[in-house]
Amino acid sequence: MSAHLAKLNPRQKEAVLHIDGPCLVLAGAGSGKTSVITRKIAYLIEECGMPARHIAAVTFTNKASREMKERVGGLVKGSAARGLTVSTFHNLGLNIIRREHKALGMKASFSIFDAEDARALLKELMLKDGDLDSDHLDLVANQISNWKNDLVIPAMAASKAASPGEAQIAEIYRRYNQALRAYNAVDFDDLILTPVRLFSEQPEVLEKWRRKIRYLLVDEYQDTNSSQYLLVKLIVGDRGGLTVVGDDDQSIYAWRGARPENLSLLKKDFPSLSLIKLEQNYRSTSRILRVANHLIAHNPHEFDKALWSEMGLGEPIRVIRCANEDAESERVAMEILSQRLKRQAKFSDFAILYRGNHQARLLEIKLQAHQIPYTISGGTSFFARAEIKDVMSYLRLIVNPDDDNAFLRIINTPRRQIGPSTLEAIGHYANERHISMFNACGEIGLGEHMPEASLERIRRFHHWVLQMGENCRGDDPVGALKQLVEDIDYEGWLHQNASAPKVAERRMENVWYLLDSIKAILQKADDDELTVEDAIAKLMLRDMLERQEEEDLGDQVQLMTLHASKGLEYPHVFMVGMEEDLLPHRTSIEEDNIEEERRLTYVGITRAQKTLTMTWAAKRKQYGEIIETSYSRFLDELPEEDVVSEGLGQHNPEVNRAQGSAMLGSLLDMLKK
DNA sequence: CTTTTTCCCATTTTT
DNA sequence: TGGGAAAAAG
Repeated sequence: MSAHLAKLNPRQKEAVLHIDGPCLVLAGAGSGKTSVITRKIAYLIEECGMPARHIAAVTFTNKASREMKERVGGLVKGSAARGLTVSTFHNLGLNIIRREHKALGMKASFSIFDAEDARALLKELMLKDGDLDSDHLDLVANQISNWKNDLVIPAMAASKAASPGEAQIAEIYRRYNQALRAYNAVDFDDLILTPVRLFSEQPEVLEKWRRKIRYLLVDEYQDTNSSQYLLVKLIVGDRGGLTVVGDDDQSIYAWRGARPENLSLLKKDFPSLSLIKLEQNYRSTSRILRVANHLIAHNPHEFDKALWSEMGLGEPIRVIRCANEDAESERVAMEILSQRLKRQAKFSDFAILYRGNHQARLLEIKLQAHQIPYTISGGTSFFARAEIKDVMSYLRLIVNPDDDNAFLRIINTPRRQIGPSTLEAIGHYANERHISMFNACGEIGLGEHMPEASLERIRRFHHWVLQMGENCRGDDPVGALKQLVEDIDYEGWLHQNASAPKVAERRMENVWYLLDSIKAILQKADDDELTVEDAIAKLMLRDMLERQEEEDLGDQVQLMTLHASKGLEYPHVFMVGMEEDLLPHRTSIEEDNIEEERRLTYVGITRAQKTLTMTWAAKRKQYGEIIETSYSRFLDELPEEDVVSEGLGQHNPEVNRAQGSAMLGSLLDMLKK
């Protein structure tokens, strides 16, 4: 039929060709799910004659959506892919809100509060409340996010509150939403929730979007939360133009609201659903897949699935018992050095996976000691950097004068001699009049409560921001932004604050990079006319701004958490800390959440292409004292014939105990000397 | 404003 | 136990 199908296996072909009615593709790890999605898009456009602008593909991360865009671009020739929507859930939500802000009764320019902004706002609300100490901040932020993900509005939260404490949080929730509205802002969860509300309440708007999106494809479906699923249902309606791809065995984000049961709910909500399983794996050896299958079989399953591959049997999985965590890290470092030579592999062929970030510390020390190059993924992201947040706050305030958070961040950065007392006066004034702090700065009545000098400084700032806003809306927005950064002498401020001149230079480079990104977004006007507002909103979702991290990937060993490894693959994988209380994590054991931990282990195993090595430490320092550990229960769930144990022989309890006590004796002898 | 001191916590995290 | 962050002190 077409070139798009030639390289696919029968199951994959079936998934691509199935376009009448909703389709669930259960795609095991490494089974080519992205190929299926991208080729299905190509097939819809080129063979079914569906205009690209009526097709939308949704992913969870910017990275995934970027990759998908690229691959579709390589598949679909010429301009046929124009108008295709490939975006994250949040970006799709943002587009809907942006286009429908009138129907929503919102201003065209709104701010997006990231997690940090949201917490700052919550903190303020709770302080005002008085009797809630900010210890609960995490708890409250989490609860509110959970409510939003579960489509619970403040009134419902209040009426369903089971305890006075919960009622109190519900009240904060109400005021938090109210404050967001006053600031003309939405938080990340609102980006999904608001479109859902809009579509539920205004059928004619929904109808409009249904006419636009006629075919929807969703990646990593097991990671959707309730509101995301409802958004999907609303858009698709009963026309069945839906393909979702997911793997229930790789659901590892339940703790942040993901509902893996959405997979099985599909069957109920779309009775005509077709189920297609992709079980052929193109990544790993049979041995690795056998181990993975064997482990995950210990979880209850609604859908049975067994991965297989034609990559050959491969080497057994190695399980290495180490004396303590120090020896474990040392061993991994030595393994990497020797394996690299033996197999003529690159450093970048190795990945070390662990449960918690703190485990990276020791590994880092050992890798450094042996001069092994490495990168740790999951440090402070580009966006969390102070300099980026500062400049972004200037942009946000220019775009949306109601954004008090942005105002507070920059009013005295760099120093403008506007201190706490002045700010308090502004805050009071703004509160009484129900206007934002920035707008209060422009009012005449403000002069009452403060010295002339402070007022003058405030007036200057206010005027300057307005001027900058005008400049940005002129014909050279990027030039205006450069001017802004120079006006405030941000570079000087950075130098003044940095511990070393180098640090300041590096930070300034980040700022220029940010401006370059804005330039790039504005120039890429193949979207409709993009305003500075749109560009800033997109940036808040970290879109367009992450490739920098990927650039400096040299030949380095990769260190990351098991969570962060999902979707990636490496020839040689180490899983460290295979111990009770660590890999089934203690809190998960207490909460009886073993199944998700098992899936996490499964994800780790299936990252490996050729070899997999698991290590565990018999003793581990924990909170200062040395704890006797026991190896992870998951090791007992691996097929014996595919596993070779090392260190003290087996990880089997019997052997272990016998050899362990023998070893203990000799260890004691050694210590005595 | 910077340095010191104290205190608290110790799973996973994208947008 | 040890590291990081907030509070306090200089």
